[in-house]
Amino acid sequence: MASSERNLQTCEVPDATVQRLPLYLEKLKLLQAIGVEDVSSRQLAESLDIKASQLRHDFHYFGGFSRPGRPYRVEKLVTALEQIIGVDRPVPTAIVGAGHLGQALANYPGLQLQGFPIRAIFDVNPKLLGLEIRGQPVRDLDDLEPVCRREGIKIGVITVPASSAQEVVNRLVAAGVTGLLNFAPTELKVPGHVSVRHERLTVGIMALSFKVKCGALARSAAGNEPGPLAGSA
Amino acid sequence: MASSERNLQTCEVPDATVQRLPLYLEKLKLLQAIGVEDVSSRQLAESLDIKASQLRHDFHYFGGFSRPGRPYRVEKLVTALEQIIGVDRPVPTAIVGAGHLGQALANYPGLQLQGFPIRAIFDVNPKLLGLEIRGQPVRDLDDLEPVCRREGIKIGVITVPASSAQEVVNRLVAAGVTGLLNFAPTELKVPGHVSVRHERLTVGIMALSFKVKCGALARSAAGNEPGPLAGSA
DNA sequence: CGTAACCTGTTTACGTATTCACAGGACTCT
DNA sequence: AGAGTCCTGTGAATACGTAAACAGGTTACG
Repeated sequence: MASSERNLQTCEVPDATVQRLPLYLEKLKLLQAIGVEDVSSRQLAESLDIKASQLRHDFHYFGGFSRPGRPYRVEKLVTALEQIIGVDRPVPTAIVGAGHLGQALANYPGLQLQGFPIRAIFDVNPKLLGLEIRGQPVRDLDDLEPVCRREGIKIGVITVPASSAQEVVNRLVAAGVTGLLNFAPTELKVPGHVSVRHERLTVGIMALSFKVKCGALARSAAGNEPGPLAGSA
Repeated sequence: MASSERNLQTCEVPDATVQRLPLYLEKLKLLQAIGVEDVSSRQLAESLDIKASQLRHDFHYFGGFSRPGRPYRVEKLVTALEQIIGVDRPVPTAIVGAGHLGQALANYPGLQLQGFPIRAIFDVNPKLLGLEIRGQPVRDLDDLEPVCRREGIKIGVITVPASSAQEVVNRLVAAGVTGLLNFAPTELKVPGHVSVRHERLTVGIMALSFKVKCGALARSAAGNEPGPLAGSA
């Protein structure tokens, strides 16, 4: 058993690889749902538009998921990846800020499905306090600490205005939250044991805009050649 | 004039640089709003948690924005970056899918502010057709092509279920849209002249989960040392 | 049984991105 | 005027991520 699996708990993994693990898991779950049992690195990689060698290279950080000659077992891979990513058991998650975006996220079934059940929603706006979203009431921000502790909240999703983000973060961290998904367009100061990830809508759309502008220029400059099927920016 | 500015229309820029340009622009606009006129590479870089040398390196692709010895002029930088990114004039944008996420995006003021006015919203659900969001009515998907052409839509935001994403994309592309911001958890086939960017919530939160799990392991393994202030995942 | 087609784990080579180092210009203060 | 400090532009060096190549192992089939 210790022969094939080197260590599922390695943390010295390149960032680029970490960002691909969720893609693998998502696709594998899909395959599992439609009854596929085996999958080769080539099949899986091609469906995600990456090279098979890279996929194997990524998996290699965690030791072998199969043996040479045999394709991967979908079920085994899903289990292993869930454990690696840390969603082998549900990760209690809270949303702070029940504005449009917060509500949209609370309503999004994907979070629950991927292992991040929303166990609390907070806001300061008294008008929202009655609201209930997928079984969770919008709570007053004053109750943040006790509720987070009681529910064992691990990850906080920040959907408050930039001006109040830092204060919310401080309180979440004090309440034991160690992961923050930040949608507010501002940097955050956190202790070293807390991880932050920024999700910036405007960055995405602006990077897209750059590509679009470049594409337009390229086509107006050179004789326009539509080119074959391809995408991704 | 041609001496200092090499070319604001270069497209041979590393992807990593492209992803940072929006960050620069966003921060610079903020500085501009509070009346800051000059900014050095160090100041700007530190506020974004990156190295000053990298910022200069990024700018270097487009030629000089200043002269050695003089810090950058905020206004000049903003203008230049807007032109580079392609938001020197508004980029008409459409949202397809007026569910929770689509509505949240339509309500998000940042898009308009950063140069992406929402000029159309579409959905198939008849119950949503009456709805009006920030002055824009939710339109029937059947009207997609004529409305997109009339409004000169350049970018389409996909917030429909994965199952209908490809069809929507085909229609948008046929209607002249050249940039797609895809929130549906699925790959998209598009012609070569169209750029796609995927925004996947679950990828973000799962990558975060991995970091959190690693942090917890590291702290339980070694004697827990809280470490200095630092973040980002 | 042998061969051909696949497959994974692993190493090596390649390309890209980040960081460092430095050459000069500008401004301030004495 | 001169020294010191801060600044940018630029190229070299380092670190990183990607892609390719290869060394086995497995199965299917004639």
